[in-house]
Amino acid sequence: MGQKFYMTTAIDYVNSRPHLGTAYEKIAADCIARFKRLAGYDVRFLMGNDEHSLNVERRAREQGLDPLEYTDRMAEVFESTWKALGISYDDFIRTTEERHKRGVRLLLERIRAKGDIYEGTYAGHYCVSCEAFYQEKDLIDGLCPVHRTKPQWLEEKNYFFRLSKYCDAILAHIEAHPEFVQPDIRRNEIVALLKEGLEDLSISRSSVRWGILIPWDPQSVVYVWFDALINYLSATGFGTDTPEAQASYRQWWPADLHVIGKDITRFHCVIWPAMLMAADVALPKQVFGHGWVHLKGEKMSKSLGTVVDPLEAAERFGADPLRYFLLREISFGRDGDFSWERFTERYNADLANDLGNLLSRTLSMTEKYFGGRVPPAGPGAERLARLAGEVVERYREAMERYDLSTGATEAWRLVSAANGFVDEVKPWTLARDPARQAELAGAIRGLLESLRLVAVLAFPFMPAKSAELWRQLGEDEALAGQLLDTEEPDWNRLREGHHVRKGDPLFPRIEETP
RNA sequence: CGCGGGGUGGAGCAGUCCGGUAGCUCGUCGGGCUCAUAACCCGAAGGUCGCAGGUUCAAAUCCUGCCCCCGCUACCA
Repeated sequence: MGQKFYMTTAIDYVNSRPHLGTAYEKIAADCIARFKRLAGYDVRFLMGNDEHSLNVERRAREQGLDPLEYTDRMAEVFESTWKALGISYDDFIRTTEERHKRGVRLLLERIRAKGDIYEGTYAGHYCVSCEAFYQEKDLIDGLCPVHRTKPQWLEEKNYFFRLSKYCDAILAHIEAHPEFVQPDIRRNEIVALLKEGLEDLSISRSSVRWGILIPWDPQSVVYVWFDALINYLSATGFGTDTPEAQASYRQWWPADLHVIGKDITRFHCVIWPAMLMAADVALPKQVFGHGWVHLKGEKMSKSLGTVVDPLEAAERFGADPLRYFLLREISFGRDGDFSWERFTERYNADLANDLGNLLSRTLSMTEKYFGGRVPPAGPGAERLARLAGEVVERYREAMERYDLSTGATEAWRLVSAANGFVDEVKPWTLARDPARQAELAGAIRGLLESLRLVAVLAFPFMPAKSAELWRQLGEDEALAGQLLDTEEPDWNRLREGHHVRKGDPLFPRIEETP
C-alpha cells in the first residue's frame, strides 16, 4: 500500500436537499480522491451529514417527524444523490452516530482538562436559522441581518472555549505552513482575521435539546459547529476505545485535506485548529476553500426556481458530463458559472466532437483495417508517445496542486493531438498501399494507446464514461485499479491481437440546448 | 476609509504570486480531408489586457491613485 491520504468534505446541513453547489464540492473532492488512488495513495475519503441543531429539529417537526426519523430520511436522500453522481466516498458519518458522540465527548473532556473551557453567561439576540447570536447593532430593523426574521432574546448559561488563547499559535502555524490554507487568497483573509485578534467562543446551548449533551452538564448541548467539526476526527476512530478504532485513528489522523466551501474557511482554519491544539491533537495538513457555482452569473435561488438539482442535471446526460463540465470549466478555488448553454457547448466540443468522435473513428479504422484487433506497434506514432509522456507529467503536476481544470485540459491536449495525427498520417491512404502496412498498424496502435491513456487520465473526472471507453478499447481489468505510472512510459500497454469492442457513441451530440 | 472577488479580441475563461512572443473554448471567414457522432484538420480576421501615472532595457504581470461590476444584505457551499 502507498502513502495514506485522508481527505474529507464538509458535512452537509440537512435542512434542505443537496443542490448543484453542494454537489460541486463532492464532485471536486471525488476527483481528487480518485486521482490520489490512481497515483498510488491509500485513500480514505470521508463525507457525512450534520444533523444536530434546533433548525434541523424544527424542520423535522414541521414535517411531523422525529428529528432522528427526519435525519434518517435526509441521509438517504444525500447518499443516493452522491451515489448517482459517482462519488466514491469510503465512509459516511452522521453526527447522530454514537462513534461521533464519543469523539465529541472525548475532545471536549480533553480541552476541559486543559482548562480551556469555562462557564459564562451569554445574552443576545439569537437567530435560530443562523445558529448565532447577534448584538443590537448587528440587527436590521430588529431583524436578523441574514434571514430577516425576528431573533429571540436569549440569556443562558454557556460554556466558552478559550479561542483567544490560540490566536498567536494559529498565526504562527500558518506562517510556518503556508500550504495549510489554500488557495492563497483564502489564506490572506484568514491571516487578516487573526491579526485582529479572536474572542472566546460559546460552545454550548442550554435552550436546545437536539444535540450532543455536554458530558459534565447534561442540561447543555454542544453548539452545532463545535460538534460538526469533530466529525473528521471521530470518523477515524478517535474517542472509540476498541483496538481497531485506535489503530484506525493512528493510521489516518491527521487529515491530509479538508475540502470545504470558501464561506467556512474561518471555522476550519481558525476554530478547528484551536480546538485540536487545545486537545493536543495533530492539526490537519491542508484546508482547501473552493468557490461558488453561480447560475448564469447569479447565485442560485430556490424562490426564483433557478436552483439546479444535481440529480436532474445528471439524469439528462449522465453524471459524468456534468462532472466534467464543472471540473473543466471552473478553476478550482474560484467562483464559476453554470448554464445549460455553456454545458451544451462544452459537451459537444470536448466530449462528443473531440473525444467521442476520436474513439469512433479510431475503432472504425481498427475494424476496417485490422478486423477489430489491436494491431502491433509500428513506426509513425512516436510523436504521440512523446506527447503522452509530457501530458502525463503535466497532468500529474496540476492534479497534485488540485488544479483540476488544468489537469483536464492536459488530458485533452492528447485528444486534440490524436485527432490532428489522424489527418496527418491519413490511415485511409496508407491502407491502399500494402507496402505501408507497418505504418498503418503503428498509426492505429498509437491512436488506441492514446485513447487508453486518456481513459486513465479522465477517470477521476468521469469514472463511468472512462470505464466505458476502457471497455470499448477491449480492456478487461478494472479501470479503477489502474495506477498512473510515471516511471515507465504508460504506452503500448494494450494487448496485441485483442479485440476492441466498438459500441454506441460514447457521447452522442446534444442537438438542442435544454 | 467595513471585507472580499472581478474588469484580457463578439461570448466565456486562463495567464498576474516568480515582469520578457497575449493562450484556450465557442463564434465568424477561407481552405483541406472523407476514417469518424454533418464530426476532424489547417489557416485568417479580430485585443492600446478598465483608466491615469510611476518603476524598469522591458508590465496584462510590480507600485500609486481613480472608475465600473459582483458577492458578503436570501433558501445557500
